[in-house]
Formats: sequence, C-alpha cells, structure tokens
Amino acid sequence: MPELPEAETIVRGIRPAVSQRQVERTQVLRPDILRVPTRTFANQVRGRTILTASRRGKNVIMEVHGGGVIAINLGMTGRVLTFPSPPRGRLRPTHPAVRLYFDDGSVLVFDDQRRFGTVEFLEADAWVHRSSNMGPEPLASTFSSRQLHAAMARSRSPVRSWLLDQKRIAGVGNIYAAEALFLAGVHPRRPARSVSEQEAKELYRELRRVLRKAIEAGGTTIRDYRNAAGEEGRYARRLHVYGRDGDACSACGSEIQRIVFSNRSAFFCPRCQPEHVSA
DNA sequence: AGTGTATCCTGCAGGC
DNA sequence: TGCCTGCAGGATACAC
Repeated sequence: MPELPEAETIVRGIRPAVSQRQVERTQVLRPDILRVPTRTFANQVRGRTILTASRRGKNVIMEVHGGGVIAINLGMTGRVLTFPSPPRGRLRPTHPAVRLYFDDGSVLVFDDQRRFGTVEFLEADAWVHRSSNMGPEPLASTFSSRQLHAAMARSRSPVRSWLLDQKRIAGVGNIYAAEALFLAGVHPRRPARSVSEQEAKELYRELRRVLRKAIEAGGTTIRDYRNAAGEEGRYARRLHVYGRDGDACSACGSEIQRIVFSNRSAFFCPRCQPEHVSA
C-alpha cells in the first residue's frame, strides 16, 4: 500500500481540512469498501464531528468527538482526497468509493481503484483493541533497537516478512522494508533471529531514517499514490533497490537482484546484502 | 511457526 | 492494433 510515509503525508494533508468539521452526509459508491451495510455506516458516522486526523501504522485515522474513529486502510491504491467543494472537471477522483460531506460544504473522498482498502467506524474500545493488535510505531521515541532485536530474536521468519507483519511492527511495507534492509546490509531472506545485535542497530537506524526521509519527500509514488491534494510523492527517485532489479547498486555497482518469496518481490544487492554471513 | 497459494479487484506494461 | 501474461505500496484465509 501506501505505507507509513504515505499515510503520514495524507494525514498531514487532511488534518486542517477535517478538524472540527461535522459529517453532514455520507455517500457510498462502492459498498465493498465498508465492513458493514451502507445504512449502518451512514448511521454510525452522520452527525459526528472530527477532532483531528492521526495515523496508526498504514492507517489514516479520523478521531471524532465523544470517542470513536473513522479508520481508513488504504489498501494498494487507496487515496484520501479533500476538496473545498464537490470536485468536478479533471481534478475529479477517478475511482470514488466513499464520500464524506462536511458542514462547511467541503468533501472528503476515499478513492480506490482496486478496492482493497476499507473505511470503517470504530467505537473507542474497538479501536483500542484493534490498535493493541498492531506492533509498535517504528518512529515512536519509545521504540528502541534493543526492542527490535529482542522481538526479531524470537522469529525464524525471513526478516523481510517479519518487517511486513503489522502485528510485529506497524507501517512498514514492501518498499521501505527493501530500502531499510539494503541500507543496513541485511539480506531480505535471512531469518529474523539471525540478525545480530549490531545489525539490528543498523536496521533500526536505517529504517527510521528512510521512513523520515520519505515523509519529508511526501512519500513514494510508483503509480497510484497521491497525497490529500492529489499530488505525487517525490521519494521514488531516491529508492536504492525497490523496483531496481537489473540496475547497478549505488554502493558497489553489482546488479540489483529480484527474488520472490512469500508471494512478494524482494529486491537486494547480492554483494552489499550477503545471504550467508560467516561468523 | 512458517510457507506457498489463492483471493479480493483494476489496469498497465511487455511480448508476440 | 490486439491478445495474453505477469505484475502491482496490502491483508487474509487456507492447507500443509
């Protein structure tokens, strides 16, 4: 999906537009985006006033007065777009799925070409429960490399799969997992528990760095991602390995490789990220 | 516990 | 030009 930096960019973009806005009306063009019947969703959301927008992992959260949240999972192609008034012309969303009409005449549109995304309303306790099943935020000040190392030490799973598991760490997807592993010099298929304390330290540092840099660049647009204003992210040209198989490694000149495991492509430099490390 | 496979869905690029 | 295959920032369910 849009991963953590893309969700963060969206949240920053919509925050001024949705804060203190009351949802006057909802319009569901694609009911499969919801997890409840359209009528139920309308009743859950209508009349609610948004406090602010925030992010948890890859999810865009709109907190409402009195507790509860509208949670948006962006899936692969989800966009959250805000407009001062109903959009028309060429700026119109291409695959609108859900619209929230606010009391000031502005509109929030969840647009999703492939419709893997979801929009749901969760009461406060349900949201707390949902969030508690997600791993720590990698950019949180309370998240440490020791914590990362200790958690990885318990898993035989390939480190790339480990990073993609939202229950283990929140917000990391295929792009930033690939980039962080490259920058840390760790082969994506190595068992998580084979990652040494020193390597975990590197991985921790590079993961946080790459996520921060990507946020600064407004995220990565491969094809579909757009921010709340419909603009592309600028991080794509900074990618070292993701989608760059066949290119020369920026560090050593070796050819970047693409392999597939767990049904996802993994990109790495065979020289900078040896699979088998000698002790 | 972990893997591979399939599924949800649309659209694009590349090969022929 | 068109047809076909493979592939895509995600998540989940299943059999093994």
